[in-house]
Amino acid sequence: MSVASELIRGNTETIILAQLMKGDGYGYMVNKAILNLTGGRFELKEATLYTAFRRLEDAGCIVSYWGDETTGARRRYYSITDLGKESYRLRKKEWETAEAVIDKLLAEGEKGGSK
Amino acid sequence: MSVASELIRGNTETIILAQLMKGDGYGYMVNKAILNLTGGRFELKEATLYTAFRRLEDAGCIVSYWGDETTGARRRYYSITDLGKESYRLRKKEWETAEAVIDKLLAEGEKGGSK
DNA sequence: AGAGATACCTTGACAGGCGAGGTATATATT
DNA sequence: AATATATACCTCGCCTGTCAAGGTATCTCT
Repeated sequence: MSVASELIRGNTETIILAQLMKGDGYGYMVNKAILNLTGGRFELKEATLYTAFRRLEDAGCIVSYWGDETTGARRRYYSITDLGKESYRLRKKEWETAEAVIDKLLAEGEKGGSK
Repeated sequence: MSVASELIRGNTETIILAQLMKGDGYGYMVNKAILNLTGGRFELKEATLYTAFRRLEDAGCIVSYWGDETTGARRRYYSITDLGKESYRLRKKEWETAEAVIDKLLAEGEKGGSK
């Protein structure tokens, strides 16, 4: 089953930060990594991806620099800042809280309701 | 920790359907039930709640009727339809898929990244 | 009379996601 | 030489769900 993007909303920035926690990366690469990790079930749309990078940079969570490719298309690399790492950990905790709450609320539908 | 509503987005209708799976209910009651179940960590805003009811009714997932209260404020009761029950089960599966995908993607940040 | 709880509703603004379009380079195919 | 595909970036404008702010009305308690 593919993933409804409505349900991902609010997590895109955290997902990007998680990728950058492993080391610097550029947009196209980050998106392909996500695609591979999810077995093709989920992919950020380019417009979503690049606007998220912009927001993260404006917020000081990441910094960017151009790669020195001598061949092929230019690449803008992103590096996570200390603030970004802190933000990642906080957002992840928030996600875990939300996840538990939603799980509980959705499980309510399995109760009673025979009639 | 309270729950960031951005992360709930896309789940409000499913949460409402889960409540109605247990039996008919009205808006105010459904919202208080959610508040209690989450120990006060989460509450739908009224505007969100009522627009969600509207969408669910337009989609044929619920039907509504006025209660016959002879005292106190009037209540609009909602009843889940067969389509709504089916929708609940589908949305719950979609949530579980999204949940697993997000968990996996966010866990990536815990890898490597010593430097 | 006033406060607070119950109970419903609408309007307008806001933010994130994304379809559709654009630019540019390199390689492989016809 | 022309075309297609992959890589790689970017922006504009629409859509949708959330929600602050405002409104209405009833009942109970002080």
